[in-house]
Amino acid sequence: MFIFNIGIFSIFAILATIVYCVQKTQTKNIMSPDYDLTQYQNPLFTVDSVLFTILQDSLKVLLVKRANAPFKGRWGLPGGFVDVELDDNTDMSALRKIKEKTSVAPQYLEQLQAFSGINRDPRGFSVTLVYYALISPQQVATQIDSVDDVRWVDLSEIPDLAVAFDHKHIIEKAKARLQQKALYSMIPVYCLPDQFTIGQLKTAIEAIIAKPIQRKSLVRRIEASNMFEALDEKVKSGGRLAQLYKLKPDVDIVHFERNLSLG
Amino acid sequence: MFIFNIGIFSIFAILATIVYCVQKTQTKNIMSPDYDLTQYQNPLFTVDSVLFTILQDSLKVLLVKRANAPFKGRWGLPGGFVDVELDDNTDMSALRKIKEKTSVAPQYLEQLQAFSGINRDPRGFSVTLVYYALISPQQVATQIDSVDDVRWVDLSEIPDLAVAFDHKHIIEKAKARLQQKALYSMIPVYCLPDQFTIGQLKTAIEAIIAKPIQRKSLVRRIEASNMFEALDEKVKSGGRLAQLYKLKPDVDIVHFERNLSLG
DNA sequence: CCTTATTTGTGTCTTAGGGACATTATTAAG
DNA sequence: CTTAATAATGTCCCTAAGACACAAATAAGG
Repeated sequence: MFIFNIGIFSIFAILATIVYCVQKTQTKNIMSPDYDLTQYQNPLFTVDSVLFTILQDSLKVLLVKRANAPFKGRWGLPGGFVDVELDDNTDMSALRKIKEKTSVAPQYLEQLQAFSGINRDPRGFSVTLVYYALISPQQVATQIDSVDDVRWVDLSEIPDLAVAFDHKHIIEKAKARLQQKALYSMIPVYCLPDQFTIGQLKTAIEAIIAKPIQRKSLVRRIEASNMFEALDEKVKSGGRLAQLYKLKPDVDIVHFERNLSLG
Repeated sequence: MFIFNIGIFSIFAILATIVYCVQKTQTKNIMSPDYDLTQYQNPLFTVDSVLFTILQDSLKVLLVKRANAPFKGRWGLPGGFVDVELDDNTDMSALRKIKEKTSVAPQYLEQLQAFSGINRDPRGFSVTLVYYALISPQQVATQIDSVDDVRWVDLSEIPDLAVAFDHKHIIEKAKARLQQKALYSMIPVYCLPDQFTIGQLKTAIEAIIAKPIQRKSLVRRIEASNMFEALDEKVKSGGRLAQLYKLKPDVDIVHFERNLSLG
């Protein structure tokens, strides 16, 4: 009876102890095959995106009303944590978050840069890897209009808006990169529907770089880049009918050797 | 006796169980002030750097022999985990790691991009934020020569070398970015000592972009950029004495509107 | 001291491609 | 048929890089 008691309870006790110890060492083993990773406090890591479009001839950015702390209720960039189950890499994390908010994939997606620091998140050292993306407004129109926690915000409104984290700064950086890139590439087409006129492209570029450009220069680049093909279709424009163009399938984005001038 | 037995062992058992449970819930509480962060497995996050220099008129990259698994013994980029105690942000992590290997700070440091994926590290989903940096070989010469786990590797050797992780791919990306930037800026000066000749700069640029350039074009850019000042000192060069230049203090790096041609 | 090889520094013409702007072509409205 | 509006194109200008010749300065060798 005594033996039995020792047996039954000690087994229980030992089992519990074993579970605890296994749990501990497992954690240690997973985290430290050779290093002791536990000494490093892995930073908070998120992926955010600055999604741009052209609406009413001006540049807009997609903001989302935050549902959770920190900065609950404020506007911020769409993004969040990586889901290791769903995302093969951070590109897919960015894409997944954008799809959650717009229900479609953007035509253009590129890494901007990481922003990090000890103070940018109240929870501690954090890193956010930021992407910027371009999409045509038509693709998302219905989706956006039906919800009130997602909004296209004009870039001129940003300075006066209360924005979560350092997202205001991030948006400025993304805008600067987009502006620079608009000077030597055709990426602004990704803000347009897949059939577009030269006039629309000119307007989009001017909205992005906030300077007028020469239509002739644009035409020359369309020729030289060989990225586009003219459709046998024209469209009304308030004057002479405008030629429709579209991107050739599977073209690479050409980088011109000269920038458009910033006057 | 029976009671006693129940008492002593069950207390033991219950204690162990309590310890285990407290451990579990504590972990949960720390991680979830508002979200449930535990549902997200935070990815492994590291910071690595591609440090370039010009040595024997050709472009070299600094590699470090890995002291730990994974890829123990292989050459890899200098880098590692963020130390939240020491680093205010990831720039400082990169700088700290470079200093550990070279004992000096590079003249130029810039974020390249993040590389991520489920397969790039055997330990699981990982993200590495990569910086690239330029330094003059004189600054590090003595330090490097005295150790055998740090080495300047010529870029032509990289394809045939066994390199840890996806670092080979990362080096190629960094090289491409450096080449691109050499076409429209003067960053190659950061591979030179702070006093240098036009001939040295020409050689450095040609080593980076792997194409000859026109000396005259370089002279024009030196004039136009207004970044440099001529010292009242000349130096031997195998022919006519060469004018020494240095960067003016606190200048911004000028971005030219046109690229040098790639022939 | 003179010649030659070598590298630096400069002058100048060519070339590529964007800027400016005039002119023509189309379309809708009145 | 006229007018306003936009599209499309032609032409000249301007800037900065490419190409290349040539002069200047230095070291080595005779």
